[in-house]
Amino acid sequence: MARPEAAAAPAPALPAEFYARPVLEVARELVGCVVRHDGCAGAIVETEAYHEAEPACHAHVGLTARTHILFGPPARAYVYRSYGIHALLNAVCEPEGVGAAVLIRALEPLEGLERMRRRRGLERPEDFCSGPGKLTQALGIELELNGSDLVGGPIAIEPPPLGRPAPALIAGPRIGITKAAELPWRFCAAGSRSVSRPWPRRAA
DNA sequence: CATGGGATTGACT
DNA sequence: GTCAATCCCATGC
Repeated sequence: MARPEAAAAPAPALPAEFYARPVLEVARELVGCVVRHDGCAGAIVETEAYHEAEPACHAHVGLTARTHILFGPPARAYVYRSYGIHALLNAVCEPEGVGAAVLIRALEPLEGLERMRRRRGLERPEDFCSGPGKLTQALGIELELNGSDLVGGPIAIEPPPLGRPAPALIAGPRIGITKAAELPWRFCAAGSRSVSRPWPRRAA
């Protein structure tokens, strides 16, 4: 069943079962995976986990118009507006009925660099996707993609490319939150220059 | 229906 | 280091 164009086919997206697991596992394993949208792609170098049981998670307030995506089936995108300006991309995790998601906080640009540069209006690739609001701008991800499928939808997340094994991880507290700020639910690729913020001197 | 608070970024002192 | 921009939506009257 070899398709003639198989050599150029992109890697298959991670299956829904990948996301239907404890959100901390998924947050760790997503580092090194590839996010693809609209001709651009980047390797995830930073994630954060959110779960309804802790107050920093939007789903903590229960089922509302804003959070129903988080409680829905896994492998969907949860995209919301932050500070009235930025769109932030999450992957909904855990079985349907559990409100949890992984925030994609930073990428290392891999493909579509010129398109990213145009959308970001900046020159240096390490500035394209080094933050959760930056990467959605670079990849052209907006609120209309909230609820879209991550398996076969406009946004795809693929396993780490061959020859690019999953990097060593560093864990630390999540960024920019005031509640449950002590939980070490932020995960970064060790040594990456594309993370949103440098690590404090304490290594993990 | 009015209000207040962000899972941020970029510009500025 | 500080701070404003800007809008969705949860909450409370």
